[in-house]
Amino acid sequence: MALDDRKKSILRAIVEGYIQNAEPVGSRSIAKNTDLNLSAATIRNEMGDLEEMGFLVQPHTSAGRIPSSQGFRFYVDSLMERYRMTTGEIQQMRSVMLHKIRELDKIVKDVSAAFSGITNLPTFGMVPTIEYGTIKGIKLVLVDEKTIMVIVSDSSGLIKNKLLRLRERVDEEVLTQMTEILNQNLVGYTRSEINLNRIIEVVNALGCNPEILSSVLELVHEAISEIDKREVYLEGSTNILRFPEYNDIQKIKEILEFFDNKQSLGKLIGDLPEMKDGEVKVFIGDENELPELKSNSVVLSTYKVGSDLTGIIGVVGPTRMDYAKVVSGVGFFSKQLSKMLSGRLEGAPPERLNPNPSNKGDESNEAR
Amino acid sequence: MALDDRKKSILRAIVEGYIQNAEPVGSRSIAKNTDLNLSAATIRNEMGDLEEMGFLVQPHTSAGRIPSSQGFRFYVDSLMERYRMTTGEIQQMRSVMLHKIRELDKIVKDVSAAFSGITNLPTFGMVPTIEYGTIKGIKLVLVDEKTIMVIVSDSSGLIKNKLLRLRERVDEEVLTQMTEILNQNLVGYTRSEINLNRIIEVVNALGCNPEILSSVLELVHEAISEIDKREVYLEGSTNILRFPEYNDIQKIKEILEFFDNKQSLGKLIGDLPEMKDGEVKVFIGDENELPELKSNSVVLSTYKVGSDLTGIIGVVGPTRMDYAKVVSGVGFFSKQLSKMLSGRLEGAPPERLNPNPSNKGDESNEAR
DNA sequence: TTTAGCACTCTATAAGAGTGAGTGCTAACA
DNA sequence: TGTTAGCACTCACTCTTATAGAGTGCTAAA
Repeated sequence: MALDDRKKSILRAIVEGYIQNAEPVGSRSIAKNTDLNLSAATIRNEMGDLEEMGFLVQPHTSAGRIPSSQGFRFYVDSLMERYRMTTGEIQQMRSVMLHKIRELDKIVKDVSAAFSGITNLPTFGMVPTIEYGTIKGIKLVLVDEKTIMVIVSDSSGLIKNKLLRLRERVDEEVLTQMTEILNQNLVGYTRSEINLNRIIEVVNALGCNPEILSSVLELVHEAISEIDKREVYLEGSTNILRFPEYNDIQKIKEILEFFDNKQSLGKLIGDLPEMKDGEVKVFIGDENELPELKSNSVVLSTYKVGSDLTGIIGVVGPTRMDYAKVVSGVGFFSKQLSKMLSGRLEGAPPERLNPNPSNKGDESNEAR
Repeated sequence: MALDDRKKSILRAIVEGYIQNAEPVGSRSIAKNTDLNLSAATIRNEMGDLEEMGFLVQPHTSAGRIPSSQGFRFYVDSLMERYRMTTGEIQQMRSVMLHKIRELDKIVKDVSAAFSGITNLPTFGMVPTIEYGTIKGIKLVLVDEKTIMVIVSDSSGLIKNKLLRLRERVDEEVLTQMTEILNQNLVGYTRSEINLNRIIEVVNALGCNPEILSSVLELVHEAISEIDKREVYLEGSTNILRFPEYNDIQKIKEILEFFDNKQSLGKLIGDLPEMKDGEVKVFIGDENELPELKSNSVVLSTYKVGSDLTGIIGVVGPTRMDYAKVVSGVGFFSKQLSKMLSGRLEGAPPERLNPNPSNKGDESNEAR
């Protein structure tokens, strides 16, 4: 039995009704609130069919129906109308991103937070990593008489820095020398090639000031490993409490503890299949691998940094979420992020560098 | 009527019983579980007295007693035995701090997280600030062809850095020149003296490459303001869910939203009275100014960075918390932090710089 | 001053009755 | 053949009532 138009309309009505009220939808309310001009009895018959086909489930005999995962899936794939964001909403989202043209991880974190504020859903973001990026440069800067900053940049454009406080003063010359040594020995290697052993080798090979050098090398190693770490940000996790489906303390505990443990989110992201550019993926209820998410849905998309790297941004919410709106939102944000970040790293000018250009940019006589 | 020894013993028994079980304590259980050798009736009489004196309250006529804020206060001030941490616990806390000898804010954040893991309580930490620190130095580093890092250090030893990605390549010479200008114009001033106006002045005074310069100056300003911001970290907030007093969704929402909004925590900290070195302060229930904390307790202490700066670390929990243990823990951690951080900034050697010295330190022929 | 005894209070839990939303089925209708 | 009206039935939810149990306060005796 295929889904005829009437069944589709009824299914859509049920899904949307359930999304709105978080309560099982009965035949009568559909008869009333749609323009199908059918009696409740007819709709009941259709609902019976839809349930048999697996699109609906009934919590108990005398309740209305709620969509199954399959029902939501069909809705998302075939019934949902593309939500067109209002200019107001677009404005709001844009304004969030304008000021954030700094370190990559901060951007992702801030954008996640902002997005969470807009959708009222917990939002996660992940900074991209590549397996085989190579070290591009290492700088040692004397910040203070006894403080060194180690800055490592890699071929993908990511930059990490670490502070090192020493017991004794360091000579600027020693630093320059050390910088040279480091660059000679480490630049061009992939990050995975630079493990502690390799670094110890470098120490051994050179007799010079081993105390400082070994500390520095340790930091360099730390910075390199941090580039590799797939840092995951989760913002607005308490938003989940707004939903009536989380009216049970046990459930709240479970999901918040799940959120607290960011490794698990990393796992979610790690298992992701390939995605096309700009694609928005939806995982509904038990489609999720992780048991903690079986009664939630995840909507996510990727964004590009430069031409190779892909990061991820997405939201987690109850299966009953406003997919149309959320999918548009996630799509919009990932596209904006791509634009913002790829533009930057490839050299195209970001949309606006100064938050307040009329104050300063105008006075410049050289800037284009 | 003063508190005689017997009343004290009974009060202590009630407080400790309530701390353990989160349930009103009845006369019978005290008669049984203490070695007072008194009948329940006698204890009932005493409890009546204690209630009259304001140390106990009764949720309803046929329930046991629970300590009032005043009761807890008396317990904390006079009855509580100093908890001596086991060597195991000390080990555990120490080990947490060993690896963390990096940027100040990271240290505080990580230590808070670790402490929260140990106490199972939400833990907050605040990095110190001083009003009148002056700018000590500004460095501009060319990290990448088009990426500049701005590093600002201030007289208190705090360091902030920012990344700036440009559209065009920058010359190393230009940077050097710019660094000079910046240092000439900004070093020695207090942070509050350096507002955007002053910075714009600098731009105007110098014609050179205003686009980059203005971006850089903006970042410098941002970094300076960030030093000023009293950054508050809160870790392990979901620990609060472990307590049976949070068995009400409304309460959970309230406290988690309170935690989410870090400004409010900042307020808590801002209103703090002067504290002696190493002192641990306890705010019980309605002793707290903030309405959201009226049914919670806060235990906090200060730590020193260098000789002037004081930061704060503490925990939030239900009034019924194990004060003895928590007070020791907070005291221990704040002392350790002081040792670690003041040692560092004053030049005394940190306890251990390399996590694994046997591997490298031993091979050095110069290090002491 | 302490204790045993007892009536009393109040919560928490369970059981029972009533209500209402919603269904499934049947039979009549277009 | 598809649609609709009608009706009995189911089940969650709410409200009420009964019961058990923990703990108290008071009184009178030791």
